Amino acid sequence: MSGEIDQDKEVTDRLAASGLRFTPQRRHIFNVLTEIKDHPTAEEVYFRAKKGKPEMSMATVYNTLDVLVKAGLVKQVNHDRQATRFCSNLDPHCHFYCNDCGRAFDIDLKRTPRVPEAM
Amino acid sequence: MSGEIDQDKEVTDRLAASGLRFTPQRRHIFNVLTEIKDHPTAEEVYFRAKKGKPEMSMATVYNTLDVLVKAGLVKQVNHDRQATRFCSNLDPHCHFYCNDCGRAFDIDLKRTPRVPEAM
DNA sequence: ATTTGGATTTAGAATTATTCTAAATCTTGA
DNA sequence: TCAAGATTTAGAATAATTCTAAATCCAAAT
Repeated sequence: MSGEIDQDKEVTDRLAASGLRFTPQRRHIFNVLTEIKDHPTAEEVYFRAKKGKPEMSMATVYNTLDVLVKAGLVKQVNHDRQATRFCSNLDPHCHFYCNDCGRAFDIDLKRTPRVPEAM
Repeated sequence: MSGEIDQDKEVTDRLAASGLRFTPQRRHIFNVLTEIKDHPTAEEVYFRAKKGKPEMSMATVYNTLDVLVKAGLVKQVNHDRQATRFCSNLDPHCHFYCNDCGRAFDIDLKRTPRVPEAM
């Protein structure tokens, strides 16, 4: 819908401002990122991106993530030493890291219940 | 001074609670950590610790840092993907990362001037 | 004091995430 | 259509960290 087209143009312009192109690979990776709910690692992005574009290489994923982060279109989170995680939600928010499953999620501050006095 | 002896005993007890010993190597690494003003990487700790104890190995540094972090005696900071940094200042504080020199410093909130309106 | 089992230390190998490299390919403007 | 520069790719290289196995240390029980 028009919302998506607008965003696409915005990203294109944002990259063009730095002399960078919004290539099919970059577009694909950006789409993958905005579709994933939690914060994927570069490797997770790679596997997902490969489904749509089997020729996709790891180097392109790293390169693209770097480009998107530098353009301010994606945020990068370093929680532990395991692997850097990426996030396309640019609104201010907190992160929740699950020590069991290892994944990271956003916490919507508007919907987060207060910690009870007792704690 | 007695303050140091007390702290030493406290650390010893804290580790003992998990069946861990406050060995000479661990004591040495802990001292190195509390002496460094900024937040050192494991490698920086290693080089400093080697001065006092030349037989010190990297594995012992990593092991000890892990032990101290798990015991809550040291904090671990993951700012970028470069290298994890460690911090013996357990008071709540902010971090300042210098993109030029690559080092990380604490910011004392009580002494931090407000950013001027103009910014 | 001696023994003993577990904790610790060590050097070096292995692993993992990431970056680098160089060649091939694509795009865009002249 | 061409040239120049940007991009993509596979794989090599690097850097931080973890693992491994053998040697050593230590505290508690004998």
